[in-house]
Amino acid sequence: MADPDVNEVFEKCLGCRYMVGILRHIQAGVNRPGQLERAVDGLTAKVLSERLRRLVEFRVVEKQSYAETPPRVEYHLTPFGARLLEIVEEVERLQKEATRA
Amino acid sequence: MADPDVNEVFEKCLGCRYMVGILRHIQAGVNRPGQLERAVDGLTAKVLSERLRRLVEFRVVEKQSYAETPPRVEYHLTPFGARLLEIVEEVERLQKEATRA
DNA sequence: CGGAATCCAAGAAGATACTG
DNA sequence: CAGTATCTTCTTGGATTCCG
Repeated sequence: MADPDVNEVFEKCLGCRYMVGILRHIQAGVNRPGQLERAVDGLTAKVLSERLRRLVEFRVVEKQSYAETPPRVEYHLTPFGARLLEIVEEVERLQKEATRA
Repeated sequence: MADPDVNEVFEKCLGCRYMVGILRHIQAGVNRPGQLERAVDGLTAKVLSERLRRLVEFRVVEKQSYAETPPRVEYHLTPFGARLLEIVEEVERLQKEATRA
């Protein structure tokens, strides 16, 4: 990114529909588009590819293409993406605490 | 919240336009709607009140009304909200690191 | 299979006017 | 000053189709 603005990570990445679900599946080893599409409820191929492009743009995931037939593509978390996921977990914990209280 | 879903915090709170800006101003002591509206560039009264309602709903901020004339209202971070802001800071740090790398 | 293009429906946001 | 209601505009997401 040219202008690393924290607002953008939230508005254009984490805040978009399906994003947290997609990321968690990637984290769990669901790395191919077709699998992600089936794994995340309601998610369509078009929206998924938009999300993945956005995640690559923000350096949250990295794309790997293999010159095979049929073509295979995999997405993996970057170190930044991995930290981001930890933070999502942290928010989830905070939320549960706050709810219990 | 009845159903504390971490997706919702991102999609309906942090991921919305102006949200991070609004929260940071509240954190910095800009607690009244009128002041927030002037402080956050491009933000209108209508959108601001939507955001504030959402933040109250998610227990990120608390609303305090004073029976004065003219009426005065203040919004303050809850403990959960304060932790959330710390996390925003953390993401910002990570982002800068990732950019430097 | 992965992904881009198109078209349409749904939701978010901007502008304005109005009430307590 | 704070907040709601209405209307319009723009952006996002959903369904389908086509290409490499």
